[in-house]
Amino acid sequence: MNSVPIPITPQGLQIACSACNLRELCMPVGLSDDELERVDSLIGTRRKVPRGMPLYLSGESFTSLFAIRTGFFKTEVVSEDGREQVTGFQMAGELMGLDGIGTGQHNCDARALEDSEVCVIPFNRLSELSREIDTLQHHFHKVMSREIVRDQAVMMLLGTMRAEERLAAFLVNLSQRFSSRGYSATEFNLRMTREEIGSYLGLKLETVSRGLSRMQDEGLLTVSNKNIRIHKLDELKRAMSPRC
Amino acid sequence: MNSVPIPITPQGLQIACSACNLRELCMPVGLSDDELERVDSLIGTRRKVPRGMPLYLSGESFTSLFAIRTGFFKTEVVSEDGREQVTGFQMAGELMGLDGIGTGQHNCDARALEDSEVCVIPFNRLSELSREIDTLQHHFHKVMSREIVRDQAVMMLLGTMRAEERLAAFLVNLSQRFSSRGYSATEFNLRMTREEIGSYLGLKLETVSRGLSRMQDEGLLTVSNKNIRIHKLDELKRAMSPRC
DNA sequence: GCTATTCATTGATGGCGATCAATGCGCGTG
DNA sequence: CACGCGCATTGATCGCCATCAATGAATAGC
Repeated sequence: MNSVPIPITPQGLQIACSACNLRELCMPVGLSDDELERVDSLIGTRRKVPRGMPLYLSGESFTSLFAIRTGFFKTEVVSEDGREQVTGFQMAGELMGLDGIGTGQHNCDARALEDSEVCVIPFNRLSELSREIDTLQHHFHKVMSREIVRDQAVMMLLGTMRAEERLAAFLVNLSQRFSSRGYSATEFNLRMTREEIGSYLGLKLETVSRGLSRMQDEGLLTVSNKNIRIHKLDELKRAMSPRC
Repeated sequence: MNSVPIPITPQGLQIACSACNLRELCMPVGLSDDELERVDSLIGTRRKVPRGMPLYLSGESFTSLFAIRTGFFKTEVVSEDGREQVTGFQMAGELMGLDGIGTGQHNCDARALEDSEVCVIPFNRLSELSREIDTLQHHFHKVMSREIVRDQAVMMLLGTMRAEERLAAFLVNLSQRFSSRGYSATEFNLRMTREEIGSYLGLKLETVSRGLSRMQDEGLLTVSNKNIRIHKLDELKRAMSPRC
């Protein structure tokens, strides 16, 4: 469970960024052919991460960012006194590792929740290239900024919402992200356990379970283990607000 | 209370970054004289923000970052359904506005908690210059990354800590930041109300008040309105952890 | 296919912090 | 100085969610 995954880079299977179907998610738009080629060259290797394995661990030295090609991750911070907090769930097209730039060390654990593959982006290469291509520079800054905004939204959730509101917000967020990747907005499989959801939402796993059951009773959705079918997405969205 | 503060830039009082006593806080180290001069030229203007006035509001278009020269700010996000969440308190040497890069619009309100002055850093100038000076580029990336790490620490606080632990963490954090600016680590004045502290910590103002009173009863500190005198900083640090 | 283990559900109970409420204090204003 | 208002403190009560506990279902490993 704690061993380091083996980097695998099957050369024959390399897919250039310019040809990647996640292009709109992790690359800037409006690059010239020349620039595209240079951004392609950024991706040193790919790396497969089997389910349960860490992509990186807190304290490891930071050298690269990671763009998820396939799969699903969680990031988790552990405090000095042993408390664990899931800080996010990441899916295809999203970037991981930004927290390591500041100190040169990763500041959280990133673990695959299903067999996954990431593109390894050496950070000093990205820095160089973003000095030459302003579109890339700006894109990178936007990505970091959006991460900050996302974190602020989580603070709002943890600071002001009640249990079922948090749960509704969580499901709606997942729904939107699946939807924007071409998957169903109303039916999907949770990759994480109730406990991981609870950690992310500042709740205990029993509360998560009860919340889902309650929503099912109310006809908002159907839960069958990790499978979620949302019947009333609009009502679920309303359930994010108090007193409905 | 809601009018826009008047930008004031008394030319005679300009202080170059290279001569600013906050240099170590907001500037990279190891710049050449030439580079220093160019970074100096980044700061377009200064702006005074009287207590209670906004530096920027959510939705306003983003053009500049702001480095605090003097004073104290809070940042606050307001959700669609009207919930308010204080996302941070900022003091001299800290940078504000990073959340606006992603969308081109500010995503939170920044309000002065005391009469303050900020350095206005036009973002496109910063982008240009950081393409030319790698030290500056790297410094900027570090600052953004540290903001993400800070936000993760707040998530941990909101997600896992009980009321008094949160309060202790808050006070210890303030203490450290005052200390690193040359002020006392053990006596300082809170610039924010109990309600603002509560919003930041995910608590009600009564809970904040009770927590402070309790800590006073235990001899950890003395509270007199906004004045805090910490008597046992080490015990306060221990109070951040459960079951002491 | 069977067993072990993790994961999820549901119930009963309790405690922490929210809520409601009243009083007191400090500060800016007239 | 008196007044009003925002801010803070403290008490009493309530409710949401944590905790403790037991059962059941699903998954992995042999």
